[in-house]
Amino acid sequence: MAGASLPVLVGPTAVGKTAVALALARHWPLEVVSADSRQVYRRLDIGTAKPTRRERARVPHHGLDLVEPGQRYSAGRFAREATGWVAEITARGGLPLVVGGTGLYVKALVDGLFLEPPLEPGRRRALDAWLARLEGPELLRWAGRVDGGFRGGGRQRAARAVEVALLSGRPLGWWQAAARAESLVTPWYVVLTAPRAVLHQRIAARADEMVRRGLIEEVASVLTEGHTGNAPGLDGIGIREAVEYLHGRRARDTVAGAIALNTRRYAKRQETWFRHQLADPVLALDATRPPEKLADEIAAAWGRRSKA
RNA sequence: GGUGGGGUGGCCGAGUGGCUAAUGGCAGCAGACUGUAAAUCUGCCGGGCUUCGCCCUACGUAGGUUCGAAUCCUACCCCCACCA
Repeated sequence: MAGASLPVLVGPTAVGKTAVALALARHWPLEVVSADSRQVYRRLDIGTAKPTRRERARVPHHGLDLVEPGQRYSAGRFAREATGWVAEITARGGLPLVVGGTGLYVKALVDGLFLEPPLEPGRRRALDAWLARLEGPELLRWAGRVDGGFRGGGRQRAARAVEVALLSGRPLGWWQAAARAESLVTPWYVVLTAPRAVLHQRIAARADEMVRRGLIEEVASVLTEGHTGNAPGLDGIGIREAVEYLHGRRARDTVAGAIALNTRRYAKRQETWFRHQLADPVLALDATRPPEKLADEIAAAWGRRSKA
């Protein structure tokens, strides 16, 4: 059953979602529910472009700093926790605004994932370790063997298919069809876009700024905690390039450029996702314009919706 | 001025007579995506079209040899290295 309308602001990285959310807070008693798979990691603030402390003081944020860099987070956990935040915010008379760049997290919250059967942690770890040792093609063969519906998609998704099939006794597709979750909310999507050239400029500027503000030092500090290079929290764009430099695999003056490049590619994937994986937006706004103007328009549209 | 090396599609870079619109890589574009998703993958990529095919234009420039040239020859222009 679909419940109340939930405003959801999406857009590629660096398009200016945070600025618009903050501007919107002048219109609404707003609390931000961040749908961002990287900002959940503590202490990686610069590398994940978290809102600043000041911004967070002005507008309450949920979904930040949830786990240690060595811990894994997930779309399913996000969906559960975010559903809770939305309910709390609403109960205290606030208006939750989902702000996110992580398409899967938004979808998980809004549409619900299938109800995953319990996968016994011990067996899962053992299986993961086994799968990690397989060559790519062999892993894909395994996925095809244990899951007839496996459609490819590389290592990570093959591993997931094998995991579910072997540990639950049913293939992923079966669960997806048989154990559909029902969404509790009706999304009210606002998509922020900008012409590629503009977006690319903003991305480049942001990458430079990250390095200038101490990205490398931040990552170095987290690395001293003893994480391996492939810790979940260190796998984001920006952080990864800093780790490469710190491990001597990249020259320092190439860090910002590499971040910008990888961010451009990521932004493109995000746009594809928002175009095809989410329901049609009620508003698609050109983020080249000032955040205040965009906020005005969003607030006005929301007002019209309420009356209708 | 002399000698040697080199000029290839947006960039890097193979190719050294036909199987080459030209291997690769990068950038770019498009797409997939149900619990690791800033991840993991796929396709396109000189131009045009009636796009499982056809046409046009292409390997510094201009000529030439050849049935056929990015590939061979000549001249010229430019770049690099060394010698003067």
